Amino acid sequence: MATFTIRRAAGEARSFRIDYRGELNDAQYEAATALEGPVLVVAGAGSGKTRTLVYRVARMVETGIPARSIVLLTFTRRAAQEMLRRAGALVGGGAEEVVGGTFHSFANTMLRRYARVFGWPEVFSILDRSDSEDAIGLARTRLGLDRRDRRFPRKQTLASIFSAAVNRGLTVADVVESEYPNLAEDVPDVERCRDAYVDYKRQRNLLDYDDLLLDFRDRLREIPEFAERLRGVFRHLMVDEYQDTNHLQADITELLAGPRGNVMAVGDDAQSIYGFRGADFRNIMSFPERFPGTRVVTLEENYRSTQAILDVGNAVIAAARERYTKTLFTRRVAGDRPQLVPAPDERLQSLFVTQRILGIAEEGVPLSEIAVLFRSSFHSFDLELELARAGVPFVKRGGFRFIETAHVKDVLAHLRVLENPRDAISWHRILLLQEGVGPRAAEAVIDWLSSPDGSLRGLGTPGAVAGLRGAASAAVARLGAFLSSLDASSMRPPALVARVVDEYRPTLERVHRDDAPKRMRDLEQFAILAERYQALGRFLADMALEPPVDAVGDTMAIDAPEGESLVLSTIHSAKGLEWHSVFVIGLADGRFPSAWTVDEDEIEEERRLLYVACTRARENLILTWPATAWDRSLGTIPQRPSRLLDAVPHQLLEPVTLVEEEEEEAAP
DNA sequence: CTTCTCCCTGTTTTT
DNA sequence: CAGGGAGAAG
Repeated sequence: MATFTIRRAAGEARSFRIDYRGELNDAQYEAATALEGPVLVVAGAGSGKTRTLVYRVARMVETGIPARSIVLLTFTRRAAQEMLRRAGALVGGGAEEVVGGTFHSFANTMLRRYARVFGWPEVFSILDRSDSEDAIGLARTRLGLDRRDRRFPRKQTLASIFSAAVNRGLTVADVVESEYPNLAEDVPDVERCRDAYVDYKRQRNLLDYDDLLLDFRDRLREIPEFAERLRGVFRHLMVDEYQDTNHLQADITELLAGPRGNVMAVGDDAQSIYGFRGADFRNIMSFPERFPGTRVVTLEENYRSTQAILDVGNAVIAAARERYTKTLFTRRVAGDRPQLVPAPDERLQSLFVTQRILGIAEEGVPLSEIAVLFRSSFHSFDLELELARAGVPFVKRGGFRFIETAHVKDVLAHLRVLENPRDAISWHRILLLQEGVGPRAAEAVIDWLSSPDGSLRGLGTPGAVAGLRGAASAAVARLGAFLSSLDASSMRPPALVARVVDEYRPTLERVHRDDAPKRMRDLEQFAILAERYQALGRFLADMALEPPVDAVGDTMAIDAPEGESLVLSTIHSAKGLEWHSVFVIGLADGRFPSAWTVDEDEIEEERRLLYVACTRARENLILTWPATAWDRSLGTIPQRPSRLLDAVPHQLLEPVTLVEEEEEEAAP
């Protein structure tokens, strides 16, 4: 069908359904309506950053820009989905086709989508951190670097070194020199190990998290047709949380934007908290240099917090070594001063927090509007016990996730070999689960599988793999027969999970004798997750890249109506969120900042982290610290309040002293 | 070779 | 607090 485009008469005001001028402040309006060219939005905490992005997407859709030509890169898929939902609601639909997700998931999708066109591997598995550590461990063994007479870094350390090198654009030698000076003389071996790891992944079609970004960046850079093609499809790019991007992500942004430069970066240098992952908040400062002609918009009016809370946040960040570009203000009420509560010990901290939460809830604040934030996941262990005792329902975000537990990973490994039979890491994992099979036998089977006569189906024939002993041979044949009976292309993920769990149950009961029932419940959860998926590949990629956010341990949580649970979260996982009342616990030196924090850059990051925590609160902010801590070798040791609080003038905080109730006389 | 047991480590934060 | 590593036994 031919189309004929009627031009608007000159000077005719375009009519939009949405009153952008009326619903946004001046700075937000400018950001939401500048649709061409590079734009940098420096958005303070609570300044309506998400709102601005939502209205910008709506504006684009209303302007007639096809939604599928827009990419919105955010820190989590949930964030992207939420924004697109809101934008869609504003314009009455049409935003669903915006491509949204993380850099990793976008890279994953593009590498797969264009694999056939450019001759890249069409099937690959994604290694999570522990998978990649396992692969590195195998490489280390193979190189004979694990002999006892010689100390050599453990696989976790090696993984950290390799990852830091990739994410910061350094050589292995650079990283060792700056962070592991004690390993200086091992550099050549560490490099050999890295090379072996890289080869191994290549041969087996395996990509770790870093490879997703690295390969995507390199291909965009080295294959001009690829970059051209993507720029033709995706004409408008938005990147949220730009302060937490690393150099690879900045490169990708630049390559996707191309000379046209229709790119908006949104972020806040004061909230950069992923330096440990290679993020460099200076990215945001150098954005205008990378994109000449950048229009810079600063959002400084805070709509979230009371002035009293903001004062504390501003005081925390004012002490930062580097100058920041803005100071937040609000027109909201002054509000009560945030409280600073020293507790004699952790137990009393937990009691105080629990009782105070119940008090706030009694005033009519829903539990889901209250959050407890902490530096490290384990800081909430004691509180979790107390909450359970008091019958307060909660969900926990951050920390060890159930997708990372041994039993869930075991089931995943079965699914992964179905998808990618060359995934030796997963083979290794499931083979070791078989009775009678150790590292040696597993190796033999994997070698056989990758040899000319090896095949999944052949594995089901007893004796196919030479050199296995009776028990091992039978177990391997059984495994082969089982896996051959599954057809990943015709069966849907929930059915596959169900079959694998059935097969795996006896193993689970053997290996985890004491807590098998609890682990089985996790697997039932896992089966439910699979129901949303049609294809195995997509399911596996999502489990690696965007796993469910809830941490393990909520089996302890009391069942609560949807949305009626208190939130416990690491500060990292609280990014971008807000609550009516926020508790920050464990504000003692050694916990927050953590004891590992030594150099100044790290202290600065801890400072930004506390800033993020404080600015999550709308009405109430309560800071607590335990005056003593229990150490199993040292016993009770005194704690000092966090040095990060030194920067906060005393008059900004209301000190609270905890007094224990007198024990009541026994009734006669 | 595999399995079992015991001990030790070491426990940020996440894609 | 558990997961990994080392050492001994089957």
